[in-house]
Amino acid sequence: MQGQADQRESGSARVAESLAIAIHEHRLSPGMKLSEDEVGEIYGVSRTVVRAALQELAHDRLVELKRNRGAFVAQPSVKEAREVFEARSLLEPRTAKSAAERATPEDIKILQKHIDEEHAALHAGDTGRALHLSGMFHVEIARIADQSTVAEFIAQLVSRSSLIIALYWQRRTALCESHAHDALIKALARHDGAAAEELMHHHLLDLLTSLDLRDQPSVPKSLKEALN
Amino acid sequence: MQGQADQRESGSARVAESLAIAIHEHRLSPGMKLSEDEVGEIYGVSRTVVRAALQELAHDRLVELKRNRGAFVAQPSVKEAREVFEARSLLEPRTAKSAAERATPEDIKILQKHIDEEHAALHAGDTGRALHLSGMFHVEIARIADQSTVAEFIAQLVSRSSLIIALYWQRRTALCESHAHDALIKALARHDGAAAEELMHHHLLDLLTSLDLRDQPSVPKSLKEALN
DNA sequence: GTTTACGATTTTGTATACAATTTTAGCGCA
DNA sequence: TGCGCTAAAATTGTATACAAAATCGTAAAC
Repeated sequence: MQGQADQRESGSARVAESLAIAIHEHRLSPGMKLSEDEVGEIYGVSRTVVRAALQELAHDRLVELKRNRGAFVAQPSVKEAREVFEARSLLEPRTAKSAAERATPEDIKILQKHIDEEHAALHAGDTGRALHLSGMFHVEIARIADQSTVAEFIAQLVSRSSLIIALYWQRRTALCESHAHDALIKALARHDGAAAEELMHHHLLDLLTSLDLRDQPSVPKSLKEALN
Repeated sequence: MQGQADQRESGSARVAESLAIAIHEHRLSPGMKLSEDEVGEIYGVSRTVVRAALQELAHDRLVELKRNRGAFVAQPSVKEAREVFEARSLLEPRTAKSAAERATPEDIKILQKHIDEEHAALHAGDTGRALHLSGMFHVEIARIADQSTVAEFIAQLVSRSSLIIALYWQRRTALCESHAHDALIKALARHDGAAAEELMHHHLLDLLTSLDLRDQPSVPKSLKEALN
C-alpha cells in the first residue's frame, strides 16, 4: 500500500504486504502486539527487515509504533473512523466523476471482473476476501481517473476502512455494497460523471451509517488494556 | 511530517526532519543523491537510523528510493505536480470551509502570527523560511478544522508542493500569496465558510498557474538522467 | 580511437551484536 | 492478601559486521 515503487519485491515489502493482508482479513486483531522477534522468525528474516516493514505499516496507520514498547495492530478510534470517511467523502466522489469521464471499455471490464470476484467470494462465505476486493474496486476507480497521487491516498483510506469495519461493523445490516458498486459501474460505463459522483457520495454515506460509531474503541484484547 | 507520534524525538525522526527542512529550503536539490554513509557521518548516527529516516521521507515522496542504488531527492514530474495540486484542490477548499465554521479567536491569532512571521521572513529576504511558513499556514487551517487525517494528507501535499515550487517556479510572478492568505484569514475570522472555500480554491488555482508546467522535469543533475 | 570485458572499489541489503529501556517475576513487609 | 521494591528477563533502539549488488576504472581487443 503506497509502497515506493520497488522494482522487485524487497524483503520488507513482502513482510509488510503479508501483514497488511492478515490485518485486513482480521486474522490479526486490533491491539494485538507484533513482536519483532516473533514476526521475524515467522517470515525467516531478521529484525532489521521486520522493523522496516512495521515502519511502513505504521505510516499507513495499520499499526501503531510506541517508542520502546513495540508495534501493535492499530485500533482506530471513533473520531479517527469518522475522519477517514470524511476524507474519503472529499476525495472519492470527485474522483469517480473524473473516472466516469475517462473510463475505457477495458477499464469497465476490469471493474466488472472485480465485482464478479467480489460476488463469488461473498457467495463462498469468504467475507474477508470480499471486503478486500470491495476496497480494490474503489482504488481501481482512482486509477481509472489517472490520478495516482489521489489513488494512493484512497488506497490508504480504504486500507484503514477495512480495519474500521472490522472494529465497528454492526452485523444487523447485510453486506449490500454490491448493489452500490453495480450502480456505480453502470454510471461509469455510460460516462455519466454527475451520477457517478452522486452514487459514490451516497455509497460512502451508507457505509458510514452502517457502522456503530457510538463510543468506546470496541472490545479490548485484555483487561489490562481496558484500563490503560 | 506525518510522523507517527513519537513521544520523544527519535534519532531517525530528527534526521528525517533535518533532511526535510534542507530539501524544503532547496539546499538539497532535486536529484541529488543521499548516501547513507555520508548522511550518517554528518549527523553522527549509524546507517541504521539513516535508513529509517530515508524510508520515512520516501513515504512522503520527498526522496525516491531506488533498489540497490540508493536514495535521491525527489524530482516530481509535471504530471505529479498537477496531481498534487489536483489533490489539494479536492481537500483544502472544503477543509477551509469547515475551519471557518469552527475557528476560535485563538485559532485566528495563531494564523495571524504565521502570516506576520511569513511577511517578516519575506521582508528579510529569507524566501525559504517564508515558503515554509506559507505551507504551515495551510496545515494549520486543516488542524483548525479538527480533521487530523485530512491534515496529514495536506501536510504531505504541502511538503511536496515545496519541492514542486522549487522545481517549476517561474520568477516572473512575484510571491503575492500573502494577499491570498490575508483574505483567507479574514474570511475565517468572520466564520464565512463559503468565502473561505472559494478563496482557497482560487488561491490553489493561482498557485498552479504561477508554475511553469510545460514539459520536461526541469534541469537534470547529470546528462545520464536526462536520457534515462 | 572506440568499445567491451573484467576486476577493484564503493554502496546498499541483511544479519548479528551490544546498549538502553521496559516488563515481569520474586521477595519482603505491612 | 495486598502493596512496594529490586533484580532478572525480555524487548526495543542502535551500531557494527558481513553479503550482494552496482559503479567505476583500467586495460585489452577490434
